[in-house]
Amino acid sequence: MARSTHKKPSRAATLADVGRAAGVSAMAASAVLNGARTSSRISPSTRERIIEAAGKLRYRPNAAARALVHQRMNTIGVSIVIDGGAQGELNQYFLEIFNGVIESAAVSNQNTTVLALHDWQRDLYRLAGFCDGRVDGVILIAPRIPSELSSALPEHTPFVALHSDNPLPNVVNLESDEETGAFQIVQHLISQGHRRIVHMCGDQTALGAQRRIRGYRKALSSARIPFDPTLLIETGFSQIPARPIVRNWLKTNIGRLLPDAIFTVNDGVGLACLEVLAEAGIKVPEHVSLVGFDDTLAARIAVPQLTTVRQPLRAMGSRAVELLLDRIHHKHGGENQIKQSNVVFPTELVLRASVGTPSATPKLIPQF
Amino acid sequence: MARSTHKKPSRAATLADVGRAAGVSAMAASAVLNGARTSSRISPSTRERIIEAAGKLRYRPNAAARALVHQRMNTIGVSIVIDGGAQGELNQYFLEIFNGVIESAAVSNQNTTVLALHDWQRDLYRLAGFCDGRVDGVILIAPRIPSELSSALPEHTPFVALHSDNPLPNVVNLESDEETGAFQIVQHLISQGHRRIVHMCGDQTALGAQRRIRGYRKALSSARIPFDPTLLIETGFSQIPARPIVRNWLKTNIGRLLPDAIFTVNDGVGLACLEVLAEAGIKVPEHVSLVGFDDTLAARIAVPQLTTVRQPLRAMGSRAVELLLDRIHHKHGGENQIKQSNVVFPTELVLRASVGTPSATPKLIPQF
DNA sequence: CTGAAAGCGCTTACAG
DNA sequence: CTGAAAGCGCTTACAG
Repeated sequence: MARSTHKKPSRAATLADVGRAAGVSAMAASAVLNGARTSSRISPSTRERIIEAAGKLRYRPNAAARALVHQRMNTIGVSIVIDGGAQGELNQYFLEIFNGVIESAAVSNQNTTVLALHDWQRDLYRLAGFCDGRVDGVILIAPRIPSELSSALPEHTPFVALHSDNPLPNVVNLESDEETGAFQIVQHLISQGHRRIVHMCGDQTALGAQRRIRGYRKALSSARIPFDPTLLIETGFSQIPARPIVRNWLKTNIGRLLPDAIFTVNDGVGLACLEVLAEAGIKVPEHVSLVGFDDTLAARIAVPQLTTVRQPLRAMGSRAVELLLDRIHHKHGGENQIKQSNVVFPTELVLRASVGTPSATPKLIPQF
Repeated sequence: MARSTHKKPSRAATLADVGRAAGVSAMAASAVLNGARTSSRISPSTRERIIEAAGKLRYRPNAAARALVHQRMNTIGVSIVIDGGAQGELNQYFLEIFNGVIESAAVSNQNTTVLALHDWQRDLYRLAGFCDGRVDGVILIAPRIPSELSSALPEHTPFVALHSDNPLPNVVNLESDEETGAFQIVQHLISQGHRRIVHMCGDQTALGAQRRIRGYRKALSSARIPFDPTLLIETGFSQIPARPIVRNWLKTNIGRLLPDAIFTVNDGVGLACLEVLAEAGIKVPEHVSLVGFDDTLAARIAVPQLTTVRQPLRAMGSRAVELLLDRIHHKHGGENQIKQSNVVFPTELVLRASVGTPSATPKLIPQF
């Protein structure tokens, strides 16, 4: 094999190389370079020679070798399902969380690896495959893993979930008080005089959707507004796929009364509404009020800016890293059971320009 | 040390464990489980026993150990500077590219690790530190590394750059034809009757900004419109920091004539303009036309949607991965020199609603 | 064809 | 206090 002749020029320097260059053993070099206690009695001159040699050779301890000894890669995985089918894409929701993850991981000198899946259930084996030492733990973003499959998650890898659709054994879940958030924003709409409030509700099989619906219904009933199931529209959670659904809903209702307000399951779907309403020449908030959920960039850059419910996504991502690192560090310390299984973050109503008062003259949905 | 007693329960199964359980050597287990040629003559019954044992023990080959042998982590790094100072954040530009990276990496079974820096120059040593075997190569996103420092990039690690601010030795750079893009969009504005065109130009020390300015000036001069340097406003490249700058510019010019159109260095700055103009009660495109650059999500969700120059960011991210993997695989194959140092992607004018025709009655910038 | 040994690069525990 | 050896988990090249 010509392998060695090819490799030499581009191979990274090794501890043995440094030792050789400094005229000491690899171990001595190791002791000096990683500042171990054992380096205490290496003479200053030797130490200097070693450091100089390492510098000249641009020596960097090999991460894989270190990981093998320490059983730690210093890398955390972030697992997410990319939506939108074939042209899948990471979205705003992910981006906000990921910003928090990156930030917190950097503070602890951890790298972050993205483990992109297409479907939680189908790709569970791939997720398990990632738990082979390349990451020390994994943050599951909005996982939907049926309990009966949850045993497929490797036991020796710590997990932390964000917005898990259901409880996962031995996994802390971070969530926010979505029901209260939904309750408050719908109550706000009602306080502005709105009564016929459409809810673009995502996907009713999802826990997050159910919680928003509960909040929505509670707000209605506390104002003695009867719940009208025809005002619940399933849109999914992504902006692009939601667009035709909203458009279709609007077209189906041409000539009928425009609702007073629309509450969308998240800001992305809120934007889809904004776009379709604009197409139809319906103005927000003059003709109809519109509110979102999450407070992602989307809500802030929309025109008009969306009134929404803020979930502290960045903080949640950041906290997820801390909890995960905690579990990683104490993996072998006493009991491996988690203390609490849920951390609930508060939500917050964010008032912006997309909510007005019902127009005096009720408007019909126009042809478009 | 009580280490072993603590570790046992949560330790992942090893090849030796599998061998023991199946009554064979670790090597035999290895041969069967990784489907090596050497497994050819292991009896079917033994092979079955091994596979069964591996399944029962949920055996996964340890990534670090494999990496140590193969000198490959099957992980690529994506290096990026997070903007916005302390509350740094990954932005739309990054997200689009990253989507392409993730997609292409997954196809080749590579993981993707994000290496977040704060400043190219100051954190160069950190970047070098990441080249310690944890990644097989690195994609540099919009690097600004002065030539005299470029030798700090480890030789044994392949790099590919996207929108590098200057040529880096032995690094392929992917870029788009920004100058032509800028030329075309300004020409488009001119064709709609606009003549006084402000350019929010980012940061003139950046290559990308210079190219846009060149395109802008070429378009002006080809229409015999004199270049007015006071119409060039430095805004940086990020939406949030650009906001006060745009606001300040507008306030400074209260009572003066509103320009016909504004061309912004990217969509984020475009949005900042949109917001500030809205504050001042100035309508787009009725009072002033506005165009961006990049065609990120921001441009598509703005209201009105922004006319912009599309850079195929996702495709560029995807291609960067392919080129990087190519370099990684051929690292030891013959010469280690790159063949081409630049790949230029075409840009494309995207017409949307944010451009109109100059209003008949010139408008002054109002008090706000 | 099959098994025992060497080695990837590092660190830790153990003799001198 | 310092050095040689063992070992992390795997694979590959080399004797039987």
